[in-house]
Amino acid sequence: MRLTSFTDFGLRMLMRMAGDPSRAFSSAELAADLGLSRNHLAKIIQHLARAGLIDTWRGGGGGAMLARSAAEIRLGQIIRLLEEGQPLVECFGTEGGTCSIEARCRLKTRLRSAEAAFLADLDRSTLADIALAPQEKSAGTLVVPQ
Amino acid sequence: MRLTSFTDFGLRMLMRMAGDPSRAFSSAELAADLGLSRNHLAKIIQHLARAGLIDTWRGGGGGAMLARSAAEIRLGQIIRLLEEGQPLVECFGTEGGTCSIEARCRLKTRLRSAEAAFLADLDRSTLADIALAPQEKSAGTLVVPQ
DNA sequence: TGGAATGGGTATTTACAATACCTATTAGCA
DNA sequence: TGCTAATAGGTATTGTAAATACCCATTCCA
Repeated sequence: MRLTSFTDFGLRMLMRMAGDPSRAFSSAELAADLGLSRNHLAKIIQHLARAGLIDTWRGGGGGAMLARSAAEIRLGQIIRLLEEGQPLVECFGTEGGTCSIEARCRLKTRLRSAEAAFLADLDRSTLADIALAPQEKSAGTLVVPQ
Repeated sequence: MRLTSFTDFGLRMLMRMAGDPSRAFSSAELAADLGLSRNHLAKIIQHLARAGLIDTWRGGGGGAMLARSAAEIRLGQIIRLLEEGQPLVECFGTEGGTCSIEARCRLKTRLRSAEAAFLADLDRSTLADIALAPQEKSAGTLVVPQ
């Protein structure tokens, strides 16, 4: 049982944006922040933008920003979106007609139910619950820039 | 969100064995039945045998057979076993120490909870519930062997 | 109008699931 | 009690798709 790194990275990006929802993040900044390639991140941003979860602006001072309040975005919704087209088992896919036991298979129902339970559990939380607060300097310790 | 075909095939094999629990299935028979390569299936059989879910015998007339009643084997247990070493996200793996937000990450808890919900839902059913009855000839129709 | 940012297509790499091959082991039988 | 047939089980190879890199068009701001 595995989520793609596409989803993994997408979630971390959103967590970061949710931690500072009033400003736009450039893909370069997010990439540096998370230690990932800008190009790869850009793909994820596009996907999220197309789905209306974030807004993006080109040009100088552009970037990406949550389109809605983080408290209104449920985690299940995010995962559903990022894992789009990733069937739990092959026969759940668009061309999964190769199963020899199709008609007699009582497994599919159980798997769908379990998948739903997974997402329902995630839907109990919102993006606001996992927002990543801006890096905090440890209190009481003076940080001396070198 | 995806299960490996290793798991997929393993489940179908077990469904088949549960449908006729009193006899041993050779890997060749199961492979032919499910339309898969014998070698691949053998790997799965080995894994299940090592975990004590099935018993195997070598030599002429050998094969594999459920070690316990199908009603005692919960689906979650099977999936946990077959998906062993397949972390939901990279940082759940054995060497997932590369995450830059480790300490501040509030996502992990939610994912673990959702994963548990997934398995718990499956645990509501047993292998007996999805046993694959031996291929049934349509009633009233005489099947003439060629 | 130039620079900075995203959009989005294409090409490449790489990891690992899936498969094939080969050897060791076992049980039945002559 | 050796011989044969069948399976278990290990190792090597292949294939596929995710992950990554690269490039250029487009857009907006200063």
